[in-house]
Amino acid sequence: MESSFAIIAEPNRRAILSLLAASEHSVGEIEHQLRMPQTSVSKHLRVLRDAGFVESRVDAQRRVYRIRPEPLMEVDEWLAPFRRFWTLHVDALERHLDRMDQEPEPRKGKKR
Amino acid sequence: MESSFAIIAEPNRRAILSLLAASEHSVGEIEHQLRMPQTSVSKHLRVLRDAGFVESRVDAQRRVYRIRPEPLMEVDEWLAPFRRFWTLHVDALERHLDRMDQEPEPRKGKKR
DNA sequence: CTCTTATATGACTTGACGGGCATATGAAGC
DNA sequence: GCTTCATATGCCCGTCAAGTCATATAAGAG
Repeated sequence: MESSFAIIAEPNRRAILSLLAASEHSVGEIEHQLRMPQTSVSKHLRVLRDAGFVESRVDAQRRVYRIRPEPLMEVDEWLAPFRRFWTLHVDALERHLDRMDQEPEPRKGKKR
Repeated sequence: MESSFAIIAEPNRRAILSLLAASEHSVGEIEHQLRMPQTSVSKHLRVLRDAGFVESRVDAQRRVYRIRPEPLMEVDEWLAPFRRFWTLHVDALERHLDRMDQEPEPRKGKKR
C-alpha cells in the first residue's frame, strides 16, 4: 500500500480520519459513530497506523487513536503547484486565505 | 470510480496532473515525457477527464489537455480540518519545509 | 485516395484490496 | 482460575481497476 494518496482513497478511512480530526477516539467509539463492523475499523486503523496517519495510546483494554499530521502534510504539499489555478480567482483566493490565516504571525520569508 | 481521492491514488495519473500543472500538453508529449505507453496515457486521461480533472482542446490531430481545478479544490477543502495539526506547530512546519527544500525525498516511517 | 501520424477504445488477464466471518490475544473483573 | 469486554488477525471470496495488445477512428501529408 504505497502512497499516502492510496490510503485516503478509501472512503471509510477518510471517515475515520475526519472523526479523529475532531478529537482522539477509541476503536469502539469509531465503530459506533461510523456504524461499521469492529473488524473493519481495526483493519483500517492498522493500515492508517502503518502509513503513519494515526498513532495509538493504550487506555486499559482500549486503544485510543489520534491523528499524526505528516502524511496529510505530504498530500497538502503535493497540491501546492495546483493552487494557482484557484487562487487566481479573487473570491476563491479570499476563502482560501481565510482558512489559511488562522495564525496571526506571518513567518519570515518562506515561499510565496 | 467514485471519488476524486481514488482518481489521484494512481501514481501515473498524479504524474500526468503534475506535468499539466506546469503547462498544457498533448497526449504525445505526455507519453514521451513520462515514458509510458500511449494507450495507458489515453486511458488515464479518459479517467481524469470523466472525473473533471482535465479538459481537452483540439489542435489538428492532436488533443491538448489542461488542468481543471475543481476536483483538486475538493481535496484541498477536505484537508482543511487537519491543517490545525501543523499550523499549530509552526516551528515543526518550518523544520519540515527546510528539510524538504534540501533533500527531495527523506521518506521515513517511524513510531513513537 | 492512400499512407502516415495521433489518439481512442475494446477484450482479456492479473493482481490488489475491502468485506465478512471465525478466531486469537489480552486485559479486567469476579 | 474462568468469563466478559475490547481489539486484532487470518482466511476466503468477489470485485474492480491497471496493464498489454490489438484494433478502430480521425485528421494531415503526399
